[in-house]
Amino acid sequence: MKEIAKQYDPKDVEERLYRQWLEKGYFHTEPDESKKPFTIVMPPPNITGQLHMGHALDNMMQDAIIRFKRMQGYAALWVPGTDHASIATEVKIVDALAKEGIKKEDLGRERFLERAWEWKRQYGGRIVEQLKKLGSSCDWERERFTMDEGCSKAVTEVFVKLYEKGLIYHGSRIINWCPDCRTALSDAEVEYEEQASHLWHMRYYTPDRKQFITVATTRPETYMGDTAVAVHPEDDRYRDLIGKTVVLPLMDREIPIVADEYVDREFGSGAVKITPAHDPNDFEVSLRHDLPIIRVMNDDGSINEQGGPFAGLSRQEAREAVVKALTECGCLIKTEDYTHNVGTCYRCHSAVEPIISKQWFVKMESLAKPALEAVKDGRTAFVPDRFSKIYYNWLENIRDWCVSRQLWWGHRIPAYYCRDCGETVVAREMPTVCPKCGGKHFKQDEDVLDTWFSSALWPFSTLGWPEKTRELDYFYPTSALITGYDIIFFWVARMMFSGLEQMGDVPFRTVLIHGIVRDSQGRKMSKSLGNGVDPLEVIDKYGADALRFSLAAGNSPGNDMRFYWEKVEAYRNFANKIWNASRFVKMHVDGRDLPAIGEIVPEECDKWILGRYAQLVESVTKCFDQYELGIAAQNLYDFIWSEFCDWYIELTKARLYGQDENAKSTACAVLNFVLSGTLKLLHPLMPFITEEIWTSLPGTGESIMISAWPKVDPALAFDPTPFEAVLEIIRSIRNKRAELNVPVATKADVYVLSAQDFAFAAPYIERLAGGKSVTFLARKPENEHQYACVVTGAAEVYLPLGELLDVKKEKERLQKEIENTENEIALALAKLNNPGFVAKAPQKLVDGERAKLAQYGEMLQKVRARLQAIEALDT
RNA sequence: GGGAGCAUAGCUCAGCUGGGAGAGCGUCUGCCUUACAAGCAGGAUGUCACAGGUUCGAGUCCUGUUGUUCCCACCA
Repeated sequence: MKEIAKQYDPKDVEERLYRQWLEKGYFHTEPDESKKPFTIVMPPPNITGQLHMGHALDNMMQDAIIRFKRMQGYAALWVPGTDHASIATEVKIVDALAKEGIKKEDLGRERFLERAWEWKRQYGGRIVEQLKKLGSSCDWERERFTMDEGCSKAVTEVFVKLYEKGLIYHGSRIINWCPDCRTALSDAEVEYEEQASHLWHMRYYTPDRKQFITVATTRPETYMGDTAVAVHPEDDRYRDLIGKTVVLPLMDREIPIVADEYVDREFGSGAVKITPAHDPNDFEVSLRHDLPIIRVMNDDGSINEQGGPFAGLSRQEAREAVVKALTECGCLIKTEDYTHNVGTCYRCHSAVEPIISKQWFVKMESLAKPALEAVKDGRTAFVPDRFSKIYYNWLENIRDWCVSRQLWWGHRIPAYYCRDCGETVVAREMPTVCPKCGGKHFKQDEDVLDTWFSSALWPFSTLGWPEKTRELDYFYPTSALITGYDIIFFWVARMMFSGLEQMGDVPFRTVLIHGIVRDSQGRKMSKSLGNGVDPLEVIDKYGADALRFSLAAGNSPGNDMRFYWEKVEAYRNFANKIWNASRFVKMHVDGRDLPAIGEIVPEECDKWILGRYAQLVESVTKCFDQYELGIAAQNLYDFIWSEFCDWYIELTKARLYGQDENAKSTACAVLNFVLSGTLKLLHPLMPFITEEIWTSLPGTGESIMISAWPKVDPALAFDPTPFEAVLEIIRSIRNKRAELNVPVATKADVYVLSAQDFAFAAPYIERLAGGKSVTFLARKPENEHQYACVVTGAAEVYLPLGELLDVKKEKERLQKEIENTENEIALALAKLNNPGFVAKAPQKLVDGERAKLAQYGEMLQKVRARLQAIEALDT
């Protein structure tokens, strides 16, 4: 027999098995009418990305579920791919260029895009290779990229269709502008952070300088763009000023004082400067009062020529200069400390500017409605359900989606402008003739689309849409989407309305939301903190299985988790435990002609483990069905370590090291059956080690990943409880021996007194409780002081003592035991004497309490008898 | 301002539809028992945040309080 290493070495196994799986084509799935489909589309990682713990968690979950479903006989498809990540990638490339001293403008659009594709070729594959290290069983033959030909076609198609339906428009609105990335952003791309700042109180005088109004602002640098001051219509302080004008200091421009309900009389001075080009609320006010809109800022955030004396300054310089200048002219009268939320760019974290700008927008109202309904009526379900509330909240308050970005890397907007008359044509391809003037020359819109526009189409674009494909027909709607709660808005909601709009059906039936992996102190892992843990390093040290299991175990759906090396180590030990248990099983099973499991005559302990195994099959299956990976992991861990290894394997040794070949065969058959079945149940979480062992066990098959998921066989689903009395006897002897400081290795005679026949258990007691010989008594032994005694529910066990019993200690111990037993009896009695309990509790429980009462009553008698006997000796 | 999560052993967390509190790590005792010292056996440690309520019965369901984390909104 081949020597097997004492320690499991994942390095030896993982790469080899993954390659085999790939070569055998196990990951590839075709539409198959004889099977039911189960589809997952992978949240596409950014091509700029490196695998991090979030990916590891996300992909472990997807892989576990897809493996489970595949084994259950579904046509299980997991579609992988990557995202071009427009803004994130562009920022990186611009940075890389900057290191070479090149600006993207110097390069020009075309050469920049060449660079970007080069980047994609270089790094796009990196993350894919890293995902493979985790064991991800994706259908790599179907790998997609958001900017590949098909996905790009889908993007154009959707844009044109929405435009034709009037759901996309081009217009000037206040948008979020990142002056550093120099692009518009959607509302979802703005992160708010609290910043300490000031509230400046500034005086605007009437032209005759006889009156003034004081406005409070956090943005003094935009005052040059003020086109009104607003007060509340019912504010008595300002009633007589409404309709008059004031002059903007240093700008010599008169602006009106208007009345608007928007103003909060309690805040600041109760008067607001209105800067329509640089504040969304002010913009709304300006529409109501027909005010001019003056933009004072350039795209880079500097003040433009509308900024009078401040033109050319950066926004920060302008703030300081304005404050200084207004202080000098006596217009700035007060500065208060003030903390407020500042919007920042989710990519570069510089403060975003609300700016009026002409952009492309998706009209959201009519799209959001069906997306809301689909979750409300259960066509798509969030797991855990609480996340549906977040989803509702967002969609119910949604504003139009700004989809144009002033970037180069991405899907160029399919809008074309006639060079002759300026007519806008939105079309799948560049038009040849202007429908308005007949002109023949067009210029395509310079902008690209929000990167989330293409990811919104992912569940159907990856399956071939807009072509009518077999895949689309068979695999759509997908079954489950698995992702973090941080992108419910960015992605999940947008896939929902896109799927409903384009496909007429939800993109997925279930949205399984998970939390984020934090560091051991509970902080978010981030580059700036340098506290990220590299999953590849973890895999290198402990193996992918240990990493996967540590991400699955001890965690409930939707909750954040902390990463601990100790935890990974614990599950590496678990893998090793399985390895060694299997080594043991193989040692006995290999080369033996095993009887079929249905043909053996099981012993009591076999029935026990078979019964427990049947329960495990049921519970693990249920857990995977409900996406409860944490509980599945816990059940598997407990069963394998505590029950299979610590108990059952030990129990079989009595037979395996005995002479009875028939008994050996029976034990081997059960060991092999339970182990191979348990490995299957564990396979979704620990794919590598389970495959490595399973294929080496007799009577298994080519690969565990394509084997059939275990089902409960009623003929083998024995009641495990009867045998537990034996376990209790063994446990109680061990306790007693530990108490007496006699190691189990030191064999001693054991005497068992019981109404039940435990003769069959003698070999187990001998082996597991250190019995030299086990004798069954018909009545209590003479000379009680020569024995230690322990009472279990089913038996009294006597252990002969080398020396005489410490009578005083034994009396104390017995008294305590009596007390404990009496307490138990009192508790049971309290319940049974409660008429409500007897009447309303399930019969099973009532019976249970009665049985307990009887058992404790019996034990009490036995313990009391023992005490009496000891006391008799004492006197 | 609105919403959500969390509060259980020294630490990190499980505890699914209510029916006598669990795991890992740590800690203490004894063991190199022929699968495994990455191991075995045994032990200690909890007013399940607080206060009410529903129920025969609450860590679990409801209400409120406190603490804490997060998300959304964005009164200049």
